[in-house]
Amino acid sequence: MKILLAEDDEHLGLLLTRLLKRQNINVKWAKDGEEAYELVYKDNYDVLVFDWMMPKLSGIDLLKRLRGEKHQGKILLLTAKDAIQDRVAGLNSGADDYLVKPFDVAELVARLYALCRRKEIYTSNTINHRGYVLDANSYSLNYKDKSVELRAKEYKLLEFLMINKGQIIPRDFLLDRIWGLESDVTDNNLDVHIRMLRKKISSLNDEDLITTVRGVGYCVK
Amino acid sequence: MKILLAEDDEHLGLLLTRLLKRQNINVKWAKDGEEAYELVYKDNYDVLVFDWMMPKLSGIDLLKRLRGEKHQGKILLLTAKDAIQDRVAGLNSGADDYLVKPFDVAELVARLYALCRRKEIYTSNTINHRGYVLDANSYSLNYKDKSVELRAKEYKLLEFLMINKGQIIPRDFLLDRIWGLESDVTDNNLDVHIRMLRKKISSLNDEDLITTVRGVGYCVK
DNA sequence: ATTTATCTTAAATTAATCTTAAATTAAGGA
DNA sequence: TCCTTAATTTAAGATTAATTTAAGATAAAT
Repeated sequence: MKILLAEDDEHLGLLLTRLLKRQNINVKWAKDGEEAYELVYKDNYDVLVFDWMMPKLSGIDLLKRLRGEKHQGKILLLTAKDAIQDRVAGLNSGADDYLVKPFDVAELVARLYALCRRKEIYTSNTINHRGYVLDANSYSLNYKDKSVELRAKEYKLLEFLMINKGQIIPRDFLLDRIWGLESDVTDNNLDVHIRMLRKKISSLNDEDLITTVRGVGYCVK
Repeated sequence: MKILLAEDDEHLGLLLTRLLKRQNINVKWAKDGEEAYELVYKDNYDVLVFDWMMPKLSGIDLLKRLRGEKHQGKILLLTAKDAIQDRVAGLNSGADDYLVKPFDVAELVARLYALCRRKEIYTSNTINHRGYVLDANSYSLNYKDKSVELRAKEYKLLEFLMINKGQIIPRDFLLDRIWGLESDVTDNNLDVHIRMLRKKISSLNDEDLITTVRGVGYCVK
């Protein structure tokens, strides 16, 4: 296991680094919030451990910044504060766990392992094209700060077109692919779904991502 | 160390507050059971010390009420009663220790430290999301001061969704995960459990934490 | 063994999505 | 240009999926 520890207290930082190493936990130690922020994106950590009170950038502010940037990492807050409203503030800001100082190293280890165990099954799976991000996990199409949800058929259709971006896909090919070979739906169905997609796409960027090639099919340009 | 002392005897209360403060123990003194109950959730105490006999709400009833609410704090009962059945009753109701009046302050201090040091049987194992706290130890979902108990299947289901928060988990994936691959339960079973979860969640906060993505699955937003 | 709690199933209701048809618009060829 | 064909658009109807309720089955606890 590899963790990033943001802790300004020299003594505690050194001690934790040593004790955790003995438990086979690899610790990268940042001495303040700014340094921790630099390191977060440089490597992949199983858990991020932030002290609440730190110079430059406090643990809670670092937490908020990372969550604002959609960082999904597991974050554990260390705090001397014991007041329940602080705990709630931390958890509401997106912390996954917290530990009140002084704490037992064994407990910290237990919590680190507990956080690690929560493995997510889905790694983010997206198709990116000209600023559009088609997200397979949320069935949504995103552009800058806007987002639209797609329905099952719409998603399948757009996904297929985006995977084969630049290529003209014949209408009957799309019908086979999305509705199945032996399906006997009217081909007008395709038109209707293309229409819905265009409507949603233009709500993001006011442009037409899908080009129609008359007599042949459609294409994502 | 910070403790909450529930003691109706003015003289004893004042005395203990003073003597313990000298030992560096911070004492919050409640003059009856009702007052103590109000204070328990307002702050975090290392140990709760309750006198058995108190007006309004006795120490033993307060103890039972807190344990009924799944409160995990360390509780020490003070009593003039020496009868063995009272002692058993106290411990059976979930008290962690017991001290018979009159007692030596030094002994109280020793027991307080002992309770503090005592390792938690359960390391807190929770998933936190948007103010909700899913507790693996008590199979409960908590929000602010409210709490609901979840049944085994409900818990497994919500835990899986919360671990993968923000991601849409397909129905068949959930069925495999919660009921097992070779299980042949009706998939309507999933609907029923989702329904129960939603009912319980909305009793906490009147909102729907679980989003359905038609034709695909469910997602904790 | 009996009670209690939990899980599962079935059936009815509700809601979302898909499909169709028909009217409209645009493109290409005689 | 006009006619033919293909594509777009709209809205209503059909279909499928999800929700809800309640009752029956199973498992757990006393």
